[in-house]
Amino acid sequence: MANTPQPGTRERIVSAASLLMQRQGYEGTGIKQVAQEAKATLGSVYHFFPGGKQALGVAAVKHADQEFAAMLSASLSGEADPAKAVAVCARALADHLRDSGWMDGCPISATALETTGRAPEIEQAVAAAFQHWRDLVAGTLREAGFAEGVAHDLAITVINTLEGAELTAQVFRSETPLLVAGEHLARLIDSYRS
Amino acid sequence: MANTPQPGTRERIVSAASLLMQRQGYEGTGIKQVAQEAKATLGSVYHFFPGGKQALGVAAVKHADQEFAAMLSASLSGEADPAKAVAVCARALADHLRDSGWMDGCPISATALETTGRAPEIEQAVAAAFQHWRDLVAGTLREAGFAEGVAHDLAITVINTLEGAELTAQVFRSETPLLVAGEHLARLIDSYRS
DNA sequence: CGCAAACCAGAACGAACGCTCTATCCAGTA
DNA sequence: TACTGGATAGAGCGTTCGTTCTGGTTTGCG
Repeated sequence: MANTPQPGTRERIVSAASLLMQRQGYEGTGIKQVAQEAKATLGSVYHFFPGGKQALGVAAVKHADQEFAAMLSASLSGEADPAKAVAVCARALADHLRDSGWMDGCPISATALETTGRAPEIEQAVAAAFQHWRDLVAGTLREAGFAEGVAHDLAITVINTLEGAELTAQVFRSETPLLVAGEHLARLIDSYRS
Repeated sequence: MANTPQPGTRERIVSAASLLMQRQGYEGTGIKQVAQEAKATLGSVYHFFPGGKQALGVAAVKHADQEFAAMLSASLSGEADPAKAVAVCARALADHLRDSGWMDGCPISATALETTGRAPEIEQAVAAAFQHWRDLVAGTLREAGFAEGVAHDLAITVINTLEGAELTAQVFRSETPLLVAGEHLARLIDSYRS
């Protein structure tokens, strides 16, 4: 259900919405702009998303969830040591952010902040995405032998810190916050080693 | 220059703008809404801010900067041990977030994310605020005897992690991310103790 | 082949946006 | 009393917003 041979209209719309909302936020992104960027028309957008902008937002968040999760598990599985894996992940985020001209930070945090308490469906999709990413980190830690509770708490902080570091790195146009976060998270994880 | 006996119109406008942008983001906040909330008129807003919405955004960010810095230094100076102080700070943020009905998270991150690369003046004010907060943390750490470089890097991660934890706590409507962040940050700081 | 369903296209709607404009009020000065 | 300039007030500008509507085109199946 995910990929048509040539990217179908619906998928182009979701991708465009996801990218635009990542860069401009939810309120800053117009449906007409999404249609134009996706090389689709307004009619198509409302055909696939009768729920309007909110439904489009939910789809965009879910799309970003999947994309980021893929990038996350790729980074995490590349290293046997979870501490090093997290640092590698931070570096990957820094590289991607720099290469995009400091435009592509966390794909959902802007949307998350603008819609908290005002668009429950989007908020729920955002929470699900964060939970999804946490679970990936927690799973990696458990496989490396960390106790359940420790892995759970560490996963929370890993995602939080990467999130915050990405925000700061974007604002300062500097890789430093992400790289420092990688080092500190690795040190924190190591400190729980049995 | 800061406080007129009865809060002047300009101050009311800035406070309202700051609060609304904190909760709804920059794009999600209209100037007419700001005027209404501040019990002022549109004419007054443009009288005090001829630069329009961007100028108002800059003033709102600077206002939030000062407010948050006051809260931060109050929390930090309440404890002699900087590790405990950071944990106390995280708890204070969690309390404030919960008491506001999960509405008042970081006062500038929504604005920051929506305006990166599109409103240089706002971006600069946001960067200055983050730097300001970092400096407060770094100063506290140095006074407690941490080496310059260590204090600098720790301050970066402390602010980042609190930022990310506040975002996540808001999305999940849970104090846990902030409290866990406080514990982990304290542990991280302790691990650098000489 | 016939025809309904799915999909694409864009004009048009009311509302809201940021912003400009003119008009009025009022303290301070001469 | 007349003038001045900061502050207040809100109607209204052009634009864009999300959304709806009416068609046209393609597609799949009986």
